[in-house]
Amino acid sequence: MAGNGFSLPKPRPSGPPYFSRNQVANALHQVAVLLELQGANVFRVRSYQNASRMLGSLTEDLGELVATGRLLEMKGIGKGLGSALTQVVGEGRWPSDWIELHASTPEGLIEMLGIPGLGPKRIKLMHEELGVDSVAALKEAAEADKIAPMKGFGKKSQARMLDGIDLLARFRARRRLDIGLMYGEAFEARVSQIDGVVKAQLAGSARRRKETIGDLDLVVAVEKEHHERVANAILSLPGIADVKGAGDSKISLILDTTIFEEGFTVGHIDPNVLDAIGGDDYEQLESGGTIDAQVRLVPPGVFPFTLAYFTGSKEHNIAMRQRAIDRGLRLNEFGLIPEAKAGDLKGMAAAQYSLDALDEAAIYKHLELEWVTPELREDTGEIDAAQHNGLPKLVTNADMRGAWHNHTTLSDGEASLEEMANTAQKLGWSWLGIADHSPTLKVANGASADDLLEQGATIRAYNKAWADDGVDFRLYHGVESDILPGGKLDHPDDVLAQLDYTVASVHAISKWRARDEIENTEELLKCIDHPSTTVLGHPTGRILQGRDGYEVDLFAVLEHMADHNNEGRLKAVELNASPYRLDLDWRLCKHAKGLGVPVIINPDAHSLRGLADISYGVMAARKGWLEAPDVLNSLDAKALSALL
DNA sequence: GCCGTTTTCGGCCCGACTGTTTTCAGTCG
Repeated sequence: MAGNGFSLPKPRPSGPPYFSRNQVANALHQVAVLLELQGANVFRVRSYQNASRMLGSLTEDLGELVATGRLLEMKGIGKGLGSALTQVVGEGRWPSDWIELHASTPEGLIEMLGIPGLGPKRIKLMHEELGVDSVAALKEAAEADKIAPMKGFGKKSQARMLDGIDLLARFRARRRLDIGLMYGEAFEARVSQIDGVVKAQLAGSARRRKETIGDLDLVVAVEKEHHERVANAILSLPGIADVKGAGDSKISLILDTTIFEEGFTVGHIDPNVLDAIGGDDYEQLESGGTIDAQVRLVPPGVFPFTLAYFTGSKEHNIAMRQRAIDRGLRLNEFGLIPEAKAGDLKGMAAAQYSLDALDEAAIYKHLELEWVTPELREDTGEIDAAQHNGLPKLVTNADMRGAWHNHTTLSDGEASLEEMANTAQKLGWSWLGIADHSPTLKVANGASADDLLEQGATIRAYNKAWADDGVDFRLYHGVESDILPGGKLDHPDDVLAQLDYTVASVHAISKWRARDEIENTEELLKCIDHPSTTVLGHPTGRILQGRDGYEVDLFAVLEHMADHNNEGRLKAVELNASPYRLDLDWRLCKHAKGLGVPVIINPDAHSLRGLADISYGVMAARKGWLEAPDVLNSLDAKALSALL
């Protein structure tokens, strides 16, 4: 999120703290990558990575932690990193060896890490022996047949590198959750239908509902005697663009869009978003896209262990494995095995002594834990909660009674007010909010004050008619106002005062991205103070796989919103449910909840189909530990109106 | 570089696959 380039940021002039938490976490990650490329001790590298991750998930103020010396008490921060970070945050100076690392590592080496199958060791070797310092130089060397003769390399690895470079150029990104789930569910369905498959289930980041998916993991339960036949059947399914590897228990594939029986189309994208993800070339790219998939074939008795293992996350697994070790057990994808019985046996051979588990819940129970829903498996406190009966009762789609941020043909929506209201009723909602764009956003046909007020009159007429007919449904009238310079809103106060609510959102993204965190944060705080501001829309402006959000201290923003709420003024933060955004990030939902800031999940629908996007927002909200009372969507119209 | 109710050294999660070897290193998840 913070800092796009691979370099150490400059200190802010007003420090200390001279750097934000994100900047420091990012710098630590970069140092870890650079150390790897230098061939440093892997455990040293890991300690930088651990520290980066720890800081990244921290909700406390880093400046405070340094000033009070509590940073040094944090797990993962020892003598070395402790004094380095104290200097960084307190004095605004990066350690000289970090600066030296950056200076001595060509940027091309970092780019090369993106090539599948190429890691730091071989990149380092090729750099030292052949002077290869970029993807372009690697391509040249491979085409000139200079790689294959090197010790430890060969014809095949050289060819794989060229393939990898090709792949990197064609498609380097992860896929959004909605796309990943479409592929994943289609693949799961096809494999499930193969004769001899007892069960096939999607695992990995798709099952955990991460906002983007690197590759798909499919765990398949098969009796041993059908193993080979099923493996062959999988390899001959439609939709397989390439087979990267096929071993006894693991098949590695690349899927393409021919896996979809009914073709592949992308829904309506608003122009602002389309622009950020590559404009008109986008649809072609999307429909020609691919996704990697790993398939694991296991005997049915082992299935729950394999499913849990490949659902991850890696961090959750490490914590679970450590918990097993503490109890004299070995946890892996084959079982939960008493160390005393397993002895020197490895893998499947040791698994014969595994404790039984019919499902994942049994595994957690063996480790004295409640079953943890996959969305929460990120090692952000779920294991502790599962131990103490403290897991949240997560919000579901069924809790959704309405949403506030939706567009109609008055601005850039595809559907009319009437059509939107009808569809919301069909979804079983009891209310719907309309918030069309404000005049400044010309690209989205922002509506004038007159048109907006006329829309309000129409809405009141509908509400009256429904009330007279005893229909349990109502519309709310709002606006999505641009946040203008100085944190001002885009309509006169007397116009805004006639609305039910205002969603305030940043759209002049390039301007906001050009400014620093402090200025942006101040503008947002001012805007939140405006009496009409009810909801902060898509709080960072990020477009997944498109552009990073602008720099902003959302912790400070949320705390400011909490102050207002404590004094009885409703200030809610939006979780924009569009799969292109999912903004508020799930990592911050728990923080909003802790502060008592209400979250509203908004589909930001620009079409009838767009209303259904709310389900992606629910996925993100669940991942962020939110329960029904934490989201305004769960309120009935009466309770919601009372809040307003 | 971090950590410690087997503490100041010697560990650090664990296994599969690939390509290069002829017992293993690198990479990946």
